[in-house]
Parts: sequence; structure tokens; C-alpha cells
Amino acid sequence: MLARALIGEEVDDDRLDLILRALADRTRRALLARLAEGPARITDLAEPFDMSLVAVSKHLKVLERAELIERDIEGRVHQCSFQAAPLREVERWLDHYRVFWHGTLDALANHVEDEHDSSTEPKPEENADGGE
Amino acid sequence: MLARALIGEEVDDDRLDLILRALADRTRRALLARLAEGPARITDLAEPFDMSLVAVSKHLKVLERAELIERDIEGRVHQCSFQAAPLREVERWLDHYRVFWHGTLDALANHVEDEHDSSTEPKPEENADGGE
DNA sequence: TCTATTGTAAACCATATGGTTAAATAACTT
DNA sequence: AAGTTATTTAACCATATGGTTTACAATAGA
Repeated sequence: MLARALIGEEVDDDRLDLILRALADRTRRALLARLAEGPARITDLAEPFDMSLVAVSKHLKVLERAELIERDIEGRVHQCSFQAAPLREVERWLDHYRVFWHGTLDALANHVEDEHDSSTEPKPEENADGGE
Repeated sequence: MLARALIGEEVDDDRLDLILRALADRTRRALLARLAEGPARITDLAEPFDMSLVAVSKHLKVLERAELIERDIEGRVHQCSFQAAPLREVERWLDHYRVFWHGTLDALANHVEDEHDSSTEPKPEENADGGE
């Protein structure tokens, strides 16, 4: 099905738009860096930043829509945790260009070896949360 | 100098903001994909897109500011060519997170081997568990 | 020189983004 | 029940973004 392939590309573009736009803000990258060290509550996440908690809350929602974080609500506390999957999609997009700095194809192969089963992508189920 | 390090980080953030924002648009990614196959004039770059040449020209300027393309002006013709360097910066930023999907450090080392001379900090930390 | 081609600049528009404050909701504590 | 804490929603604001059309500048070709 050609149509499927085309729609697939559009979906990819939608995903990449969402992910890259989420990453294209230093506050959100900083939030992500903090969350990569472990889950945290929103109040704690907001504390180091020189902006209102509401602003941070909005940033987190952008990250959440891009699936870069997951939210676990316990009572009134929202626990956020880092999710790596979207970064793999960025990585996969970069694969198209990596040849430009690796120069040689066999250096590229190093990388492909890790991706070869997920590139056709039936099930990308990688979980990086260290929470439980 | 500590101040130098801090400024350095801010500069990185500026660069990443610029680069990731440039990449966070499907038209610009498509332009980049086309240019990765070889240099092209602006008119030819614009032709496949369903928007004015002016719009494409603006997109190209965004890519140029991020140094993702270079422009070679010959007479009235602007020849654009792909520049990979900023993508390496994205790659380097991703290094901090690659451990989340490689899991093991030696898979990561494959990657670092290529970066060791171009990066100021060749050791990304590996913290996957809940911290404080 | 006149005209067509290549591209930018300017002015404009609608919507998105990143921030604010104030109010609302929900869940713990006392 | 009353108050405090955690977070979102709503309303608002300034600026950025992605697009348009029209006008301009510069080069190339007749």
C-alpha cells in the first residue's frame, strides 16, 4: 500500500514536529535532564526555575504531549518520569544524516546494528523509568 | 573559571535552541533531506512545495541561521548546500540520554569513540534510577 | 536598453508560544 | 469544618512563527 506509506510519513512528521518542538526550549531540556536522574513532583521540578509553577506546568504538558515524560498521579501529587522513546525517534531520524560525519559506512553499521529490528517498528517497547 | 563553564552552557543552549527549532518544522526537514542529496538553487528547492518561494526562502534563512545549510551566491543564483555540523551537536546532546536505550555502557562506547576528539566532555553520566 | 529571472524585503495576517496573575479544584492536615 | 498544599484552568499579554502579497534589487539574456 502506497497510501499507507505516505500516511506513515505524515505521522512520522507529526511525531517529529511534536518531539523536536518540545526539545527546542532550554527550560524543557533542563526539565528533561533533571527527570533523567529520576522521577520528581512538579513542585520540586519547578523550584530551581525562575518562573512561576504555572509556566513549568505548561512546559511539562508539552513534554507529556510529546511522550517525553509520563505522569503518575497519586492523590494531589503528580509524579513525572522521563520516557526515552521519543528520543529514539530523533535518533532514527538522525540516522539518515549520520553518514555525513561518520564518513565511512561501517562506522554507520555499528549504529544500525542496534536499530535493525526496530526500524520496521512493530513494537517499540523500551522503558527507562527507574521508578518501581 | 566557573563563569566560563556557565557561559559555555548558555551558548550551547542558544545553539540547541536555534538548531532544534530549525529542525522542528517538517518543511525545513524536507528541505534538509533534499539538500543532503546535493546542493540546489532556491527556485529548485521551492518547486516541490505547495507554498510561495518567499515562504521557502524564509525557511532556508532559518536553516542558515542554524548553520544547517550554507549559501553560495553566484550572480543572482543562491546555491544552498547541506552542513552536518549542527546535527552532530544534536547527536552530542542525545549522548546524555542514549544510555536509556542502549542500557549497557559498551554499546554507548561505540558511539563515544567517534566523539572523543570533538566533545569537551566525553563522559555522559549513567543514572537511570530514582535519585534523591 | 528592455525584459525576464532570481531572490530578498516590507507590510500584513492568523495562530502559536512562553510567560503572567487570579481563580478553581482536589486532596491531605488539623 | 477549616485551612493548607499541589496542581490546573482561565484570562490575558507580548512576541515569535509561518504564511501571504506586493514591491524592490540585481543579474542575465534579447
